[in-house]
Amino acid sequence: MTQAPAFDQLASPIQKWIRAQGWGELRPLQVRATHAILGGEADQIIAASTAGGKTEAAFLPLISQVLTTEPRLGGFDLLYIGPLKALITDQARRLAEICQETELPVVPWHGDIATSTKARALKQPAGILLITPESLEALFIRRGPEIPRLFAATKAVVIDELHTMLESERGVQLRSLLNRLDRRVGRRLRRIGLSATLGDMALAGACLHPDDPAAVGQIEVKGGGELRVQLRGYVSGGEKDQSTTDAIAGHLFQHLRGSDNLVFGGSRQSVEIYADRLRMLCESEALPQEFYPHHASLSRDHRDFVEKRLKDGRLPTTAICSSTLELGIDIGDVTCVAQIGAPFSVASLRQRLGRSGRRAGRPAILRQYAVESRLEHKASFADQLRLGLLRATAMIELLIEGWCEPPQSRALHLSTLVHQILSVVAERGGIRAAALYDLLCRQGPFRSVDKPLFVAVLRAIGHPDRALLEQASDGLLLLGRIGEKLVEHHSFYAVFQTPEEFRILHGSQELGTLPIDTILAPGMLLIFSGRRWLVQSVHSEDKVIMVTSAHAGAPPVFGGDAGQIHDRVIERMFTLLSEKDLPAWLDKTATELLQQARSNYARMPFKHGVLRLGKTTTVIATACGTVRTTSLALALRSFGYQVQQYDGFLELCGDGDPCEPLRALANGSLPDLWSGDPSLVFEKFHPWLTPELLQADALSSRLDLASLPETCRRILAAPSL
DNA sequence: GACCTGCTGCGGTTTG
Repeated sequence: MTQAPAFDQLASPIQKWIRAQGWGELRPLQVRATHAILGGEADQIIAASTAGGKTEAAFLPLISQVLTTEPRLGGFDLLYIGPLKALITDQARRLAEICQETELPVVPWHGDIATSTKARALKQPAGILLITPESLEALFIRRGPEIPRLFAATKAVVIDELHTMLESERGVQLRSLLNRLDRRVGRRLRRIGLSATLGDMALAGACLHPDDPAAVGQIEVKGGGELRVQLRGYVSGGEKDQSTTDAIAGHLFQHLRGSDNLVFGGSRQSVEIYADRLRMLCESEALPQEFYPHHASLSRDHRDFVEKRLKDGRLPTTAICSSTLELGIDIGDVTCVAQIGAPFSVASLRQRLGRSGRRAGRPAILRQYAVESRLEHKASFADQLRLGLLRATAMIELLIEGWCEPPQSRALHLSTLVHQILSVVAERGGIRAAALYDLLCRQGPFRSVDKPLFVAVLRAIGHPDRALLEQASDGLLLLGRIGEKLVEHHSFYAVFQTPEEFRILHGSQELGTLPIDTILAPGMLLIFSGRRWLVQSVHSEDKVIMVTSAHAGAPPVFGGDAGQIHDRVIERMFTLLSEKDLPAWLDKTATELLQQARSNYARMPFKHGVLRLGKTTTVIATACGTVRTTSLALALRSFGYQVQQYDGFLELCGDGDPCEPLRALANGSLPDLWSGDPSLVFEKFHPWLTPELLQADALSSRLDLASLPETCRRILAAPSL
């Protein structure tokens, strides 16, 4: 059977639009997507680099399908889910252009959209609805009875930036909402996922269609372009006048000036420091400004300004940014991506690099900067092993090999489960426990939650002290006193936690916000928005900090949490320590630092994976990632040791031979992980769970008790150095 | 030892 050319399968208004674009032909990705979408009913994953035309690949055939279906029923024809408001606004503009010659309305829907627009869309739902997971959540809670009317005729759900929606809290929430949507309209809505960064297409397919992952079609166009990498090493605390910060800023200034670039600073504080240095370098050379900071504490106005400058491409622009510019609206091609300090995951490094070298014939360029401290006489083992440089090197090697972290699927997500329980009860007004379990755990995303665990969660949040839920005499679950309050407030819709923030005002101008846990007092100095400021007053009630311009500054302190490094990254760091090869992309200093780390490691008298340093101090090479290393750290604490954690290593302080607890654990003895009363409240609804449930949740995601014997056996069997 | 994401409905008043 011969297939009609993709173009001929599209509806005529779409063909007209394509001709008006002056496209000679459809791209291979769009041809394949058109055949797959119009030729069957299967879910699809469309994966290609940022500028690969994924949006058109999905929507040209989907809109064609809508236009050629008769009769058109009421309700939205297509549903698009986007993780960012800015992305929704941007995509709505593009889709409105495509739909210009059709009758299809394009409806962006998020917190910044006027209520009148939403009211109109609810009255006459049609066309393409573009919405955030949170606003969809709000529709369920506020407009529960109308859901079938709104989505009865919807042909497909397009999920943009699918990789951010896999096993994250938001991803589980979205999958739960889509499952609830399917149940309400009485059929399964087809799902189309779009992404630039998917490490494992099969795992992503399992997230999209857990009942039949093999049925998910995969349309992938690999970048395959040239990648140029350099890792530059720097040593801080040296005798030279120039600080490493100045040296890196100078190098960035020299190599990035005159083109568009992204510099990922690692933390907002470091973003501010580098933006400040680069601004001063421009000033001292009497050059126009082209380096701008970009992070979430800066005002939307400032961020829009930087994004627009990058996108329009007329003036050379380098954004010094945090992960704000890792995904989101199309900012055009950048010449190079720089990363200061080791990244936390290969996946995010890959996503960042995807912003460079997207035009044909132009390489993607990654400039990695690693700072290590000068080794003093009694340097710590961690400094001697150059762990930051080692991690950056390991991650770049894995990136080049095409690997990135897979989604973690064993997590219970109990905080998100509580959220969805409250949401379903609010939507329905009341529901029986068995029906709730079916909806969320049997059919929905909480499949690792068994019945006894589910009942324990219901009991916890139904306890009179917590009062999220209560049970009527006929058994129906209803919202409790506190549950009612939580669901009523608009802050309920997001499943993730956010700290409260202070607004920073310079006169009447808002510069941005800082987390409330920052310690700031009048008279203190800070660098913010790339400039220096003096704190004039702090108003706790209005959450406002007034500042004036200053000439000298100390950087503000931002809060934060620890990241999770994957086992595979740490394993590669140990390989790097013991082998002899030197990656060609290390500069002279980085090469010296790596060789130094190797010779220092070889000189450390490790007996198997254990190094005794003095009478009470011991270093253990766990050689595994954050989850397993943290599990061992907690276990050893229960044996009375003080434990400090590093990448792939633990430093123990305490009496006795630590090999004894290691042997006991290797033989399967169960430690009391909770003896030191570790904090287990990380997520939004954790405060309403019991200690037992918090422990179960932690064991499913942040800890791995089952791995302990094997971890300890490997440490005890490691070759001695 | 870090970063990011999101947000409704109602009632009263004013204006064309």
